[in-house]
Amino acid sequence: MPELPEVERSRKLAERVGAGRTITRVTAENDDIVYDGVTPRAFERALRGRQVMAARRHGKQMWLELDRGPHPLIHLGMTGQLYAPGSTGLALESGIKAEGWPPRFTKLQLWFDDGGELAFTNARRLGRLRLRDDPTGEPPISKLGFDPLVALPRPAAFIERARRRRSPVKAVLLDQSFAAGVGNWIADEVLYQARIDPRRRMADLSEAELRNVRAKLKNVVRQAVDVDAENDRYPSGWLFHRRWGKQAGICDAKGHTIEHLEIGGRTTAWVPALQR
DNA sequence: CTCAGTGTTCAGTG
DNA sequence: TCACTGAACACTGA
Repeated sequence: MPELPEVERSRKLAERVGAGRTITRVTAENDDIVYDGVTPRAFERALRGRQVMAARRHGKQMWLELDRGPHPLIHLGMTGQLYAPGSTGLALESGIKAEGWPPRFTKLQLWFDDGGELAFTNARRLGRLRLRDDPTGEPPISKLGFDPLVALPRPAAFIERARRRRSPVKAVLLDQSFAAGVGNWIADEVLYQARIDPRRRMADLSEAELRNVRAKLKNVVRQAVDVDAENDRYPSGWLFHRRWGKQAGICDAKGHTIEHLEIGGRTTAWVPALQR
């Protein structure tokens, strides 16, 4: 479930469990896809015995800041999750659930000196675990755009960036070098609330429309983070609750028909009656 | 059996 | 160089 709010939830979990503690034991599963540029054994060596200073996040990337580098980067991919014993995780759209401990599909497990534990799962192996000496100064994080939760540009700067982009507004919102952390459902939610046709070219939007997109982006991300990415607690009027599945005749909260398009290779849910 | 999918990367094109 | 597009990646659950 990983867009910005879900990753922020994972970051908070890692902070709560790990910050100030020392990693006493590490098990990294043998997986040469999820471990990117580092062997599982080297990953274990880098973490064992280290103290966690903080858990940080930029967009969908999160990392543990250790007392000395290299530092582990965690990207959840489409199906990755972070768990602590007893934590519920989040119900995945795909229905993958974790039960027992460690959970199914665990790729990395950490033990701390106070008895705490963390497990990173990744069923479909599109997530990545990496080591970086300078997490924010080198790729992938150095290539990311602004984080809309903590570094949303002021309207003038937002408009200037947007005006340089010729792609459909939906594709630009999904571009991590524009806004880091926005994924498919947030992009659709923002455009639905801003009443913008997702196919329109970003640079063609009026100043008022761009201000509106910015404001809705800020609100959607803020509200989702405020309820800890628990889907059931998102406002009832959000498209989020009704966008899934492509059955004919699905409607938004006010009865407007939801339609589906493919933009930028992703399914886009939108309401033609409202979005212009 | 087939296919969609809350994501990223990379080759190819203009 | 840059912006952009589409395909590839991987694999579970429906």
